[in-house]
Amino acid sequence: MNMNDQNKQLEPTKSELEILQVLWENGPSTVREVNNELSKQKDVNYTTTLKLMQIMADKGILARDESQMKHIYRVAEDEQKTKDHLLEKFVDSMYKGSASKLVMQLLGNKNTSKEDLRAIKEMLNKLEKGEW
Amino acid sequence: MNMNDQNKQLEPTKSELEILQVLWENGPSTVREVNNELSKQKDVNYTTTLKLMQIMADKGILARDESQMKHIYRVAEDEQKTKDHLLEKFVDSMYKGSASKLVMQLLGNKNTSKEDLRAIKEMLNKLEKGEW
DNA sequence: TCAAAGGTAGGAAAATTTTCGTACGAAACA
DNA sequence: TGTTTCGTACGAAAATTTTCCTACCTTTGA
Repeated sequence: MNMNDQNKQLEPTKSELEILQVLWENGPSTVREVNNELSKQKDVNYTTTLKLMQIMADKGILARDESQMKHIYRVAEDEQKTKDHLLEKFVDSMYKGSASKLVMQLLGNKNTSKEDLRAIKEMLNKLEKGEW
Repeated sequence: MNMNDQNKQLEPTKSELEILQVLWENGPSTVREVNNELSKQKDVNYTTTLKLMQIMADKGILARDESQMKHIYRVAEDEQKTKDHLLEKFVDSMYKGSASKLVMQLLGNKNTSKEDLRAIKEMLNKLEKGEW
């Protein structure tokens, strides 16, 4: 099994990303469960969510346990790896690959909380001490 | 007008974002200039770029000077404002709004350069000294 | 037992995004 | 002058993404 082959596949659409988020949050779930979550955010038909998750399974984004009638879907790829990929793409396209530019913007953003700033500083300190 | 209408303005599609990036980089440009830049990255027809930029002008994402035959397009909204919006959306959807989670992932990413780390640390130091 | 509720599968419609053909006017220039 | 090149406008095709209708099977419960 070649990990690189799977990488190209790894570009979820907007709707697919919403489903991934639910599964990242709640772990393996049935379509019904995912749809209930999505319904909190937007008006969405059950079969729409079903179809989307079937497509994602076809693409290899999701895997599913079909041993029972209510299939249970789980994310096929590691959450971190997927997020890494998406983050890298974001930094590349928005900040020409400069992570520090992104952080700078984050720090200047009024929506970044004091708590976040504290956590970031702490992280950097640990990094300096070689605790990473 | 509901909130979605407003958000739509600030939500460029994938192709539109590519064009914005060129304009952010090079400043106001003709379609030809933008298309030349895009051609470096991918195979793209001139009229495709033209059409896209016309659509963006219609949507209000771009503004243009039509006083000469070669129209000159510029980004209508402040670059920072647009990027703020996109970054916030990204943090919200990928890290549940936690900026520090994003930074943590950035620091753990092998693609983040030493230079970036240094710049981030320096930034944080300035922040601590109240130079912001 | 049988109707109702809840599940999957698949095709096709609808919506959105992207691409391009064509028409036609203005500029450049041999 | 006339032809070639370069520009815009616009409609529609093509591609992709999203939505939903319908068929049909299984489980539940009156």
